[in-house]
Amino acid sequence: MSSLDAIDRQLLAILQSDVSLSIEELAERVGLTKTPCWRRIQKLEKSGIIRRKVALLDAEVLGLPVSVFAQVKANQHSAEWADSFAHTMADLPEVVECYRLAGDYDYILRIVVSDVAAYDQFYKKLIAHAGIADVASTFAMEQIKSTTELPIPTGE
Amino acid sequence: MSSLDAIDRQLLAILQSDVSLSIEELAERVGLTKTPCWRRIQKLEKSGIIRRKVALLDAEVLGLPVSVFAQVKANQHSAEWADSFAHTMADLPEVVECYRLAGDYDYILRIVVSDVAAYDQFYKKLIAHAGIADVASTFAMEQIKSTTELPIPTGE
DNA sequence: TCTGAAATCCACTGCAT
DNA sequence: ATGCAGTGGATTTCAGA
Repeated sequence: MSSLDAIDRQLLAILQSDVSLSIEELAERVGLTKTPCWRRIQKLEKSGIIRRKVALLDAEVLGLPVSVFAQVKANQHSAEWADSFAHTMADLPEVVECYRLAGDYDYILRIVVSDVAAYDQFYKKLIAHAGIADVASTFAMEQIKSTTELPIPTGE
Repeated sequence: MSSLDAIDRQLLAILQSDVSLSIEELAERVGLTKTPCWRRIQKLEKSGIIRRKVALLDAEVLGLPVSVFAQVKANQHSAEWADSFAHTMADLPEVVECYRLAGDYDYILRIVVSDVAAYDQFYKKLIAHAGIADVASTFAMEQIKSTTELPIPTGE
């Protein structure tokens, strides 16, 4: 799959900040007419660079103002355990992020909940999973930045 | 602003997973006709529960496979310093998330880069900011989960 | 490849229930 | 409040450069 030119990158930058613009508006911004602009976007979607188009909701308004980072240590490191842990993460809707780490802790999770009590409930669900040796929870006091916009590399 | 009923929550759940569906399709899924469905979505957008509609890009395909968590300690805690740090975070496109913490470290950042060398470059930019006492970097080995879908609370 | 026009589809409005 | 029908504007396709 061929690489991106400057216009593709421009389109991606715009779309990852706002996908509700019309093709016409988009075409204008990148200096194209509607048809080629539309074709490029189709191609970007087919290629998978554009994974999906989603609505971002306001966690505060939804009543979910609390983010907690939980760092997890496993007491075993078999492929089976890792797999079962990954499935557990997928099944817990409060877990919005989970990364396996190279460090002291094995995983870091970000959990989104309504309040401290809800986190405690989540915590109990989490440690119910067999093989978890340690969980260190850190509450976020303030969201300084949170974006889905990736820093698109320039074509050197 | 009045609270959400079951249909609103259903709509939000669908839209935060896919915003490209037609009103007709959406209406069908929640058991409404197009007009009331459209009106509800308008209301959800006006109210701010739907913050924005964006395209999610594939970091791997874009050549950004590396996520790093950086925990930062400040050597001062004035409002001015916090403000200037927040602005720095906003200005660094590699920083996709930044939270102020209640814990040992003052901030946690997730940084998205192409490789280890690129992280080192970022690291130098970061510590150039005055007043940073300590930065602990942890590389993510694997993304287990990363979603923008919030766990929409049920109407009890 | 891009342009421009044609055709089809869908969001949006006004009216009735 | 929901549902239906029509209009305008958008997306998508097609012909030509």
